Amino acid sequence: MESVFEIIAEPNRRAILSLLVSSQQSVGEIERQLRMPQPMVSKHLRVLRDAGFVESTVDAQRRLYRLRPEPLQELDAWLAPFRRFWSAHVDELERHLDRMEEAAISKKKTRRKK
Amino acid sequence: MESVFEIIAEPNRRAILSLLVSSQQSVGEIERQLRMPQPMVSKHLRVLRDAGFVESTVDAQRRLYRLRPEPLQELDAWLAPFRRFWSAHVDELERHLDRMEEAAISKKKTRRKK
DNA sequence: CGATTATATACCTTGACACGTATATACGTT
DNA sequence: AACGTATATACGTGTCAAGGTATATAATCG
Repeated sequence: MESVFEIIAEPNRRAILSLLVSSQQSVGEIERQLRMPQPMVSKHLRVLRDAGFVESTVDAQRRLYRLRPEPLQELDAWLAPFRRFWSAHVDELERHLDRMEEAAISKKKTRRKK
Repeated sequence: MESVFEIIAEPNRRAILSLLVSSQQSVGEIERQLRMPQPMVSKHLRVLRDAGFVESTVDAQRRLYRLRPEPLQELDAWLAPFRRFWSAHVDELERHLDRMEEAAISKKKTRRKK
């Protein structure tokens, strides 16, 4: 498996992660909310744990799983250069729209500003 | 294939995307820089194109591929809730470290501030 | 201790996809 | 038209991981 990217390629794992954003959950709670067979939940949690996405603590027979930030931060870091790229694009689009706007203004002389 | 996540799960595809951040490239240029057999490059580009990650224009026999922002923005959007989560965590960590720092200060009374 | 609840693991099957090799298409040059 | 370069596609193969079912481990309660 290895990479962060392969881990989150699996939809059910993403669903689990999204569940855990709000608060920690037991296996059973995840099972019920996602309507997923228990062994599947456990297996995906195992993968997520091995990859450092989640950690667990024991509460009697239950295990409570919660998020760990690092792997998703890694993802975020990978995105950084692309973010720079597309913000340039957005700027360009905005300039384009501004020019459109200006053209519209100079046609019919009534318009809101900014 | 479908999802953005599955597309970027493949390391060679991520490599291609990273190459294209700086500027558009022909298939041959990608092939050389990544030392990857040409059919493989073409196939990955096909996948990337179908998923909207790249677009191409024709330049004689060459095809120039360049990035498109949307799919990666989608990824970025997915990350948003988690970002909120881990910034909370960082805050917590900082508070913790501040407390450590303060303790250290009150022990040996000489210390830089902030 | 036996029964019940909660979770983890083992084993099997199946399908998807990444890769390699071969070939097709397209454009350009002589 | 023949040839070379650039890129795309077709096909066969192997691997790997997701899902299902069954069973194991662990803790709680009677």
